[in-house]
Amino acid sequence: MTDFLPPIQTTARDDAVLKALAGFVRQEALGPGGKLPTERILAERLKVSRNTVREALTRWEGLGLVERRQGSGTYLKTAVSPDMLHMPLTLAGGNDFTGLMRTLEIRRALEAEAAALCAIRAGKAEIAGIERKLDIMEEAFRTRAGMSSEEDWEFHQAVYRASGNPLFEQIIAAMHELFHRFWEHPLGVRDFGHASFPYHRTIFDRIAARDPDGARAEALKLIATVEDDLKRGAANLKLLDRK
Amino acid sequence: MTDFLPPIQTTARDDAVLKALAGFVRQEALGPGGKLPTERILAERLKVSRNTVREALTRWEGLGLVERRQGSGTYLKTAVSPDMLHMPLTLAGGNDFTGLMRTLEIRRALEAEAAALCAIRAGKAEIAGIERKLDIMEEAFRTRAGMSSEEDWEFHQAVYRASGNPLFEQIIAAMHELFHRFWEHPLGVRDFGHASFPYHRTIFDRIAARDPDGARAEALKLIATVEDDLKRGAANLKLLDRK
DNA sequence: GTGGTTCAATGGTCCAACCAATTTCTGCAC
DNA sequence: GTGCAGAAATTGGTTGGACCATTGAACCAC
Repeated sequence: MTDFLPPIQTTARDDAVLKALAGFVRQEALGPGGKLPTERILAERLKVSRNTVREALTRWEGLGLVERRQGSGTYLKTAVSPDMLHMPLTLAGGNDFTGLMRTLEIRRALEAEAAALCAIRAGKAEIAGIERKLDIMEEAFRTRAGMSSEEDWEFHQAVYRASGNPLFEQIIAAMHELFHRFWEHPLGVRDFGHASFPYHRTIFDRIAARDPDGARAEALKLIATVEDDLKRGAANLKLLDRK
Repeated sequence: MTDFLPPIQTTARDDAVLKALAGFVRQEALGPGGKLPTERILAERLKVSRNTVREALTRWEGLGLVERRQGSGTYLKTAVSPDMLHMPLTLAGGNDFTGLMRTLEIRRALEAEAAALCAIRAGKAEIAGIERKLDIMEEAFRTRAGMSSEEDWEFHQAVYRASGNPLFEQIIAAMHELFHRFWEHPLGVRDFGHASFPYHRTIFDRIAARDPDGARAEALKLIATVEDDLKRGAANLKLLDRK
């Protein structure tokens, strides 16, 4: 028998402030870029200290929801709603090889699932949109001798979106930021990412053919090539890193 | 050529405090559960206001790195290092049926991958630990007529940990919070979760047998049963929800 | 030992003031 | 009127000090 006794909480000022603020945002239909009331006004209206307001806003700022500009005001960076769910992820030592491999393992899991779902659920228009991104990417790949990371990313995003589940895009987008630093400094591997190129079209083909398992398989192959590149880069690096 | 010119920052008190604190943690070799210096002491030592210290700690608290206990002190919840990378995710609207199904799709992708990796990488001790959790859960299931959500969760956590990639646990733990609300109010489905019960042992068997594909397959079956339960619950709910 | 009581330590909140960056207003030159 | 420099107001950032609420340990009576 689990007589559930949730711990009572006599104090939750910060959360109360944030809840009120989320309500305000919805009430006023504020979107990204919208300006929040001043800290002083919030403090007065909510009958709390300005200090408490600041702690609450610091929370939102840390979550990337708002941006504070001294002398100007506090602005929304994203859409906020009262029923948001936060999952702050912390990657220890995210700069090294191990951290990258770990994010790749997550990406492998999500990418495969997203591709499969996409093959099931994508509408005709979405499939056409994905193919457009693919064409753009292939064109960029040809004309710029392999430098197509931006277009590459847009292709994948289109697939995530067509999966019908926005969580895929959100999670992978967060990790993409981390990865992006490496595309700039490809670890000494000159043709980083080249090997993955052909699989973009094979993934698309399986999606267009409504073949979930095929799409999943091709996605796995793509990630595998990236992992190989990464390992090669790590091997190169190890020759230099003698400290 | 990227001549790197980091923007000068006349004000970055909070970050400076956190950097100093991260250094302190490493210096003192503080692990999870470790106790940080008092806010007053930090303020004095770092020559900043206690308020500034609090804002910095609020950031870490929001990131889930520390826990503040009034009257007691501030404690580390996870390992922190100076080179951590944060990616806070906020998911909009996760409270309804659709949101739950979406988190389940993420969980399906990650659970399968984690089980497979676990079958490859888990050590003997870790496998023994998983089996212990499994035994506890099965015992709880028998004696409490199916109410074993807490033990169930611990089993899965053990699997995630043994996958060798802490990101799995972090991501799914965040989503678990959301799910937890439903275990309390099982949507009118009296035996919510019962169907998934036998698959816990089959997953473990495949892991112990070092069979990644088998483990993945069993994990997928488990998630499928949860999805079915959820759909049944939604169907029940739809009969009532006539507004 | 058990169960209260006291008391110091610690996080939580509040206030009032000032600093620093930004924006807005003002007034002068043209 | 226009344009622009400087003043003034606005706003987030920081400080110091005070007090409240909770915790935990020491202490005491029984």
